[in-house]
Amino acid sequence: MNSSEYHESHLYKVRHSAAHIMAEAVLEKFPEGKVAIGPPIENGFYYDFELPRSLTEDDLAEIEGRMRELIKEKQSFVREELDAAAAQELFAAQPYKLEMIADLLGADPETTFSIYRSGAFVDLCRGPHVENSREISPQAVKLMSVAGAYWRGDEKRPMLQRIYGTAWESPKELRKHLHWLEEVKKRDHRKIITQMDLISFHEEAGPGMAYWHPKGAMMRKIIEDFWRDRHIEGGYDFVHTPHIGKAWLWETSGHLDFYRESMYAPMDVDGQDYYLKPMNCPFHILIYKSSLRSYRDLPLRWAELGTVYRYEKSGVLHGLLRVRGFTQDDAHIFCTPEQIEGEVLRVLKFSLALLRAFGFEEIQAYLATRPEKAVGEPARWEQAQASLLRAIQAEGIGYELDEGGGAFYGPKIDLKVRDALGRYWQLTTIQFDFNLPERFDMTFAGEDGHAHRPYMVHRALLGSLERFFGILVEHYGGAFPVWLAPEQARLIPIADRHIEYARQVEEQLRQAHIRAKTDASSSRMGAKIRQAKVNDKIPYMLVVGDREAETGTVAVRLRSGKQLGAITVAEFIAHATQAIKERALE
RNA sequence: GCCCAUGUAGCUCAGCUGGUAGAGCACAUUCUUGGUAAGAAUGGGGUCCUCGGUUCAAAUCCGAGCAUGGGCUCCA
Repeated sequence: MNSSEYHESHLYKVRHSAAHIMAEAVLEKFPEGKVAIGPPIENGFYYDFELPRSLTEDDLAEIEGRMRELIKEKQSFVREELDAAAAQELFAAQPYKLEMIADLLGADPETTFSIYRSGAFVDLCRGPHVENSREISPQAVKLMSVAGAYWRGDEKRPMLQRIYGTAWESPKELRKHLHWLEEVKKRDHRKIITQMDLISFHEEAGPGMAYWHPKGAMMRKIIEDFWRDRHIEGGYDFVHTPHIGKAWLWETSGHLDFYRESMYAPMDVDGQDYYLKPMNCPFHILIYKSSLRSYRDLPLRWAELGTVYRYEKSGVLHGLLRVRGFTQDDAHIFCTPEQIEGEVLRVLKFSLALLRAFGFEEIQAYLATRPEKAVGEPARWEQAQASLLRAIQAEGIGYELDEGGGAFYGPKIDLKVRDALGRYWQLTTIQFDFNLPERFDMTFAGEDGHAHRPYMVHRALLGSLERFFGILVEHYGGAFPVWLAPEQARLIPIADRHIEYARQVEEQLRQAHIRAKTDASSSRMGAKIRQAKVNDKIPYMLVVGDREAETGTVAVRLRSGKQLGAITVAEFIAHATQAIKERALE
């Protein structure tokens, strides 16, 4: 269901009406409470309140119970229309409603206001709603959580209490949703990276900074190697740049004006302010400017796995998905106006291929165009936007247009991928920049011998390695495809006398570039298999006992429980090598 | 940064109204050498997040700080 279908659906009305019923129950409990807004959202609804005290879990349970009773009363939702004066009188005790009325009047002094009555509750509301509350299934509504939320999302305005609820057409659908939430919880990358010994965080050394353990670092190495190989094939060159730069650099780039609050405080080096880099672009530009560039040199495609630091507010850090230090898979493309169309298509194709290689098949594009306040010639914006759109259409991927949603310095395409649980994650961003080439006065010598301004495109395909890794973990639930798995095969000796043979096989596998380890613990075979499968999620379990040692074979078991039977070590190497090459899930 | 909640062993958690700590998993040792999802016994391991306060006595109550979580906000 897309967004406009959702807005017209019965479920949308059910959720919207459930929000009203909830407000009714809350006001019954707190008659002096003020109501703000309460819309349907993805999977449910919320309502914001100003209440005399903070709500507790117990309050939620009580409100939820009262909602069920109110629903069963078969309350009718009745729409009425009022003029401004009547509306202001009706909501005289509701300051947030009065503010909304005033705003609506500001937009159109002739506005009439619609209200909905249900039971003892009346709300300023555009609707639509269900006919009566029995259209809401009382057993398909559940209150989920309380959270703080600023009135109108503005941190200078009062903090309200928001109650989130979920509502469905039937109890069965509610159960399905709750089950899905369980699945989301099970795949939480924060849990899995700890359990699988991949990455840790250390509050005593600074929040939002990831520490990659040997197994996590192995995976990162595989991702980086793959990324570099692809970039070589894709016509990129690599650069490496420093982690800090003098204030001059960030003044010139404009970061100190526009981005300062996301930058770490400067450090004093010999009386000069040095800043930790939040972005790589200014450094790449300095390389560009290190010599005169001719149109014959362009396009230049310069890639760097560049580690940047951004000061994220303490409340927004979230596992690997929102950190303060991370490595962008960054690149900048500098080209002539004539080349731009070809370059945009090329980078989009390249990105799609890369994302698909990691197992993301469904990809959505978002094109954001020129906002009100923007730099750069309108003609350049037009050309850039047109080339972005043509590239999307040429690739035949679905897209949405965000008119006026671009950054002030250029239009962009973002790509979102759908994961195994149906969630969309933004990974790739391809952004034009009409600002930095001006600020740094970048030029190239054209055919006419004059200096021209190059086009500049920023692009990060995986986004950041940390965030991408977290998304990969959730997508696969830790059971990575063979090519990514930090340990691809585990040798499981049945008794201690088989350890020596297991180690021999392990060594053969290592020489064949298959990552293998022997479980030489004193556990029984069943426990070793359980460990390898459930905890370590290893693609291949190779059981070796007397029979295998005598015949030079391994008994292969997959994570799925499937048995490949006893095959020779050479046969296994051929099988695994093939699966690695194909990037099979196995 | 803001609101609310949480912070006890490497991990997951218990510890009622204050009387200086427990379980399971993991780890170590020993026994067991087992053919496809947990063999057994014994043992080691804790500044109960930090600082301050109340109290004869604080993991427990209060305050502040830090961190984590659910959100809000921000992401030129």
